[in-house]
Amino acid sequence: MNNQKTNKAVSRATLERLPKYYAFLAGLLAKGREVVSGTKISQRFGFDPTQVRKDIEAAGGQGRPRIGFEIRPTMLAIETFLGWNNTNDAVLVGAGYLGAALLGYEGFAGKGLNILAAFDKDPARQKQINGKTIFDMDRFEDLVKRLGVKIGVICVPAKDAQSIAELMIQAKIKAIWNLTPTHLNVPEDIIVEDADLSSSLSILSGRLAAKNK
Amino acid sequence: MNNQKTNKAVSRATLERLPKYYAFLAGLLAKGREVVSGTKISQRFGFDPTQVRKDIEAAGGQGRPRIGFEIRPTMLAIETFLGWNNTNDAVLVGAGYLGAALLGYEGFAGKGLNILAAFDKDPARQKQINGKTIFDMDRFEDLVKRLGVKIGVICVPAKDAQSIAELMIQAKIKAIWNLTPTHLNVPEDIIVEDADLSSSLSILSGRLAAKNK
DNA sequence: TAGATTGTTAATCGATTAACAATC
DNA sequence: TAGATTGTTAATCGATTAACAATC
Repeated sequence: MNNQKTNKAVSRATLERLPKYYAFLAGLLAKGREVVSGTKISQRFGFDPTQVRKDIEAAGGQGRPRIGFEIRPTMLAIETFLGWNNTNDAVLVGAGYLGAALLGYEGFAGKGLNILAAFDKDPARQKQINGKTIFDMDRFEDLVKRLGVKIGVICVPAKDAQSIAELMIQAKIKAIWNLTPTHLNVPEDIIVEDADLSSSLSILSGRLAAKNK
Repeated sequence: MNNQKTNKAVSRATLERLPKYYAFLAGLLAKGREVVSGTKISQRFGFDPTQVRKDIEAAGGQGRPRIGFEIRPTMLAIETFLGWNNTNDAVLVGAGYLGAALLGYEGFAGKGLNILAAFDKDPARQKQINGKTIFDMDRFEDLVKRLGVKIGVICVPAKDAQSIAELMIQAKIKAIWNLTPTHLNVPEDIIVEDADLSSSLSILSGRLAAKNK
């Protein structure tokens, strides 16, 4: 239940790299490979080999000196560590362009996220996308509580994000995937993960601006 | 042209925080405020006050002891530093759900990105979205070279991302905004910025998995 | 066996935070 | 003036990289 293996919190950076290794391993497996060295993985991405070994170790993977890492068990370790084979139900609020894109995307299931339903205050959007019903906001709290959903995805306009976050917390949601540029103020026990395209774009344009200086 | 002010490269973390400050400042300005202290900004986001001062200083902003930062000039400094008022043209490849969402989003203009046109190999998608034409891939290299576009946005399926990146480089594109989970191998002088929703989701589910351990 | 590779400890690097003098 | 706040230098912290013994 609580921290069996003195799990020293793994860094965000590691959590970002593990899925990359996973994809690479999947590719090798498809080609019939069974084993790969950390060095090979590191070369693929331009990372330091030590970092790759540490990341995999943090995920619970184990290699054999002189041999390398067995691909199957390593992939399983990553899946388990990232919670991919322990799918969590989620609800989405805001079925605009981006919300629709997320509802239409099939790939999340393999990463532990199952969007059950969506909500939007605009009646014109209260239809179905990809077999998922978009309900009126009125029904949010009741439905989310009854379903016991613990993850909320926010795709509303920036100015509405904070109030939707508060509504989610009231409905007992514990983790928020925030796709807006708004910084959410939430209690400490709520997990917020920002996936802000605008912020990524700012970094790109900042890097370009720095280069052209 | 080249590094007038010994511009020590600013960290990604700083580039991610600056737009948040900007949004906060815009809000204050709308309320009629003219000045704000770094401390106030830091409290809004739960950051360290020193960090805020350093970030703003890195962006070329300047405060006055005892007074704080004037909002207008600070916003202008951030805009300029991030290249927002120096709009760059871009082309997008892959007009699926996510690509369509990006084409439909109006907010990028204010962040220095102007998507001129899109490309997709699927004839069914070769229409218009939000006034932007979606061309066949055949026309990519010629059109991009003629327009002199330097930024490419990749929204294709993961497996096609690398080959699209190579096509872009061949068409003289210098910066790639990569919205796929694929790690792109490119020459050193090409800027790649990843905006991978899957990766962000992995972090969320990894954090949830760690918490529920 | 010899040598490649892991696992792990130590060193380095960079970013965050603390401290404090300068300033208006 | 007194005190709040900046600008900047120093200390801390954490992540990355280097080094190397253990291992198959």
